[in-house]
Amino acid sequence: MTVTLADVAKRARVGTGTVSRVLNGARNVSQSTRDRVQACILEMGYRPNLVARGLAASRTGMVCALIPAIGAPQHGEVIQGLGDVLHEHGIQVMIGDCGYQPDREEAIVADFLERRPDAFYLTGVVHNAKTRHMLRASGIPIVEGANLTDDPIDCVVGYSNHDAARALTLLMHKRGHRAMAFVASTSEHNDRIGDRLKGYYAACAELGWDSRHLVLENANSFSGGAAAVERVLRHPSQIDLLLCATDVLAVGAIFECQRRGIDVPGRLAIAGFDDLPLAAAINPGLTTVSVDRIAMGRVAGHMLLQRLSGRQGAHAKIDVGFTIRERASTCAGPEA
Amino acid sequence: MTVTLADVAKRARVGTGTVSRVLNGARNVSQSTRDRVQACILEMGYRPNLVARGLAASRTGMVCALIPAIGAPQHGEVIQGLGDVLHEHGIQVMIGDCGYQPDREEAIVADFLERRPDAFYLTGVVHNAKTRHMLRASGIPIVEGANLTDDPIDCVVGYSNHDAARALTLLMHKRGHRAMAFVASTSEHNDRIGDRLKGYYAACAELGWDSRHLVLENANSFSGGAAAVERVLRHPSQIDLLLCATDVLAVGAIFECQRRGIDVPGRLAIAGFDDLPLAAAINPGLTTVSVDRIAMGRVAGHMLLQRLSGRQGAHAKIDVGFTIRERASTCAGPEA
DNA sequence: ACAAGATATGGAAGCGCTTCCAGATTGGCA
DNA sequence: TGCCAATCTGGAAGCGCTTCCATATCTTGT
Repeated sequence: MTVTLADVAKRARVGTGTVSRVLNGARNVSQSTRDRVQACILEMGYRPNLVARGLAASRTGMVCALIPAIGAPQHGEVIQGLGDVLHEHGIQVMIGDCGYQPDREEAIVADFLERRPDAFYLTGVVHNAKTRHMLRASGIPIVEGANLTDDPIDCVVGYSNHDAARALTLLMHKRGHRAMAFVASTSEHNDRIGDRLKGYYAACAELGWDSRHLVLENANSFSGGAAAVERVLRHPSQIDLLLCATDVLAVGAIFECQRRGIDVPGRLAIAGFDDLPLAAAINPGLTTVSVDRIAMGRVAGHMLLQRLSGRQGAHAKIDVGFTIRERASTCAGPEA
Repeated sequence: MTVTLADVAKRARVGTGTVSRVLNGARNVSQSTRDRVQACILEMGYRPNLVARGLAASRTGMVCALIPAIGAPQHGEVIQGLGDVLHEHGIQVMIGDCGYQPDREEAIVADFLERRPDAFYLTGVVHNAKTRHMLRASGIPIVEGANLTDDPIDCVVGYSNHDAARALTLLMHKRGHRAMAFVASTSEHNDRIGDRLKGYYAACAELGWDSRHLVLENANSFSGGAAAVERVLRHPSQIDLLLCATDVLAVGAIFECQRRGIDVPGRLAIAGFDDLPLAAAINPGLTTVSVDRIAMGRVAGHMLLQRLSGRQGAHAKIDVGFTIRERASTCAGPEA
């Protein structure tokens, strides 16, 4: 039926080991033999069976990547960077969608491990105990991404969501905003959102705003952002800046202001987080925190390759940093 | 090191075949044996190696899905539906991102086939000859999605992009719009966009608008939509409706109108295609074509399962239909 | 009680590859 | 010329599972 390595060996009048060596680029094969084998491979249209290779070599050439939502552009970009790097080394990425649910993540990790991937990429740095244990026990390289932690399962590449939120809050204060509200998205198990909120609290503490700050929680959707505006406007103290934990919330908030005829940033300024393409396109442009997610994915890919080749030990930690993009949705401030 | 099926067999004092039968739910195993084996599996923490199973059974329990852009919410939804159905049957989905490039698609198909997936899902119905040949030769079930065709590789599930665009155009005519322009996104190899344009042409022909229609082509981005507005406004004949091949273009167009102070739909009406969450959130709400993509993915999943179980022959074709969502970005028309 | 079918089970063969070891060939150097 | 090291090559063993066949055990009908 399908042509196997043994068929190629027979036709080229060599042993199966030799064909295998040619395929894997081992250099101790004479040029003449190599050419003959290559010719047979072409003539016969031979395509290796990676399942068999995986079993024999206990290397599958597969890396599993878990993201909380397929179809979210942020995570797509990370996967793109990761894939770009890994594909060059013949490694395919298998994506799992764990929908912000630790239980689901655990189930997917368990399933994926049965396929014997060479490595794992996880979004976020908080995972349940069983997940951590399974991954540790598997002994394969793990990279956690999109945030930072001092206690990674293995390696971590990302940026400090905490520091970014803190920096954004302080910058907004410098620009003259004094009465802020923070909208977090409903997500008990999203460490990035959690850290953003903590960063906001940290900045508030530094500014001496002990607990007078308003914190809302809404679904991470356009309508969640709209609902936040409603609540902010009702609030007794005149709030002048709405800090949103995601761009989606922020954009929803801007739309709601448009509907209500509320001037942004004149009456209410709005800032987001993620720098989606939408943030630059909307009117007014959305002030937000930007991270080069494709680069982050690439770094994750390189880390995994290093770990797989043994050239890199565990517990590496890389901070890819962040940039605050100031646009027209917040005030330019006194000095600008 | 890791515990294998043979280890379980030894401990349970049965043959390897029996353990395999227990694992795969074959019913000709006595209850007592079954219980004993199950107990050993739990005690030893045995996890099957799906790579070995794949080799032995020549069923890997993997389905490959190719989408043109990971991170695009439309395709994410399809994959979600597909995955939901397949996961229930222990099948994992491996995603490939072919970035609207037929060559890349061909390369990915070639790579993926080496992993011996049980089936394939492809986005779109146009693929190059080598891709079609490889897939046909592989003999596994193939489902093409997101459009319809009379010449599928195997099966197809989707809706007629052509008919949807035609219906939208005719409806807009009925609503009183008389001078339209169509913006296609730059994409020589995107059959969905191509068919939408053809559908527009078909409607124009029916309305007797022979070739007076303006057709633009811009990158599929917010700024591409903005650029289209610029060109439409410059056009000598006063165009009253901009039909966009995607919601992204349409939203970019609306933003540009906001910037220029152009009334939508008063001066220029705008319609899109895809019904992204953004379409309902923006002001004014965007008239667009809606398809239940999650359901489409689920149907694709069921089709593949049917094909895999042999209960369904090749060449099935399922039309999941579409809905036109009229919102405030186009005129309500005389009778509304 | 006994034949004939139904049901349960062990174990060998084999899936298509990698890898290791042993043997064959070559070349360099004294 | 002879010997050792370096280089190349064939083929067996084995990766962890499924599946088939042969055997053993249990039913049931008469």
